[in-house]
Amino acid sequence: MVNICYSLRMSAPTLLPVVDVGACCAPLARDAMTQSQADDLARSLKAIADPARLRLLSIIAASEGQEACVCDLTEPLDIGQPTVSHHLKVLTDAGFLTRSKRGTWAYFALVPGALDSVSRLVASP
Amino acid sequence: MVNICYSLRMSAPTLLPVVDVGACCAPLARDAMTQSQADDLARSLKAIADPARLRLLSIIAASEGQEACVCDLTEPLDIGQPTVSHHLKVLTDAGFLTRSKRGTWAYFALVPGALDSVSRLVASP
DNA sequence: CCGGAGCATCGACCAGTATCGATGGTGTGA
DNA sequence: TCACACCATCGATACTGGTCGATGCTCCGG
Repeated sequence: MVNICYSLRMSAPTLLPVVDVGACCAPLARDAMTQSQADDLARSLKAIADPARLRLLSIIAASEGQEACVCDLTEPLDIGQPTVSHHLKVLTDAGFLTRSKRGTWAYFALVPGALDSVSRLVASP
Repeated sequence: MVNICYSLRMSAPTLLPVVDVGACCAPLARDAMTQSQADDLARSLKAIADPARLRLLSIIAASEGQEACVCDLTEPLDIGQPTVSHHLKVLTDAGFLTRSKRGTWAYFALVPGALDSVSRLVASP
């Protein structure tokens, strides 16, 4: 699982692979974080700090092959399809999911290690 | 991977010790979360999904005895004192910090294990 | 070629919240 | 007792973000 330290700083006000924030080092509890470190980690955390998105991740994680199509996700949560689509986009942009279209269906799969990455940044060294 | 449990269901619509959400078990990736589990975890995550609050936690964690007084926190972040006070309240209400007043000063200290608790819920089993 | 199913995007509405200045409360030291 | 330092609370403002209905796009089957 990765490990570049602050690999990004790629000039980007960027979206996307927000995960890998610190990837290897400097968890929350060691020496004060810099502003941009805090910004990056906060962006990742905001992406999963929502009940609907947590349930989506949870359902996908529990699915076979850790992937599921939108049609399987719209019903368990009782929220509209556009809303589900929106949440999936947020999670994908944040680097927690990947999207692959097969036929008419869009399948979303967990990015291995992405959640663990964030988890490690929050935990004690 | 496993680990179901859903220990709490302690009747509480409660505020405060939001942490301890699942305390022991049921990380994100096992069998779909219930709505209230998702709500609780999301509440905890929202509390730390903010750059200012992450920096506050970080500074406190790096301080001697893992505690610091407000006066030491107002300057490093360049935000107003009322705002710092607000963020500290949010973190305290969420169970990540404790507040103890000594003389004129208010000291905030990390709650041992609180961050790790959330971290464990996000990580893979 | 056409109709429909599966998703994504758009525009709008509303709730939540981050921030600030002003103010109040409470200790400490003169 | 008084003035001041430290901190919390309040009211107001502006912004972010979740949700929905309507619409557009693409692929499939007839």
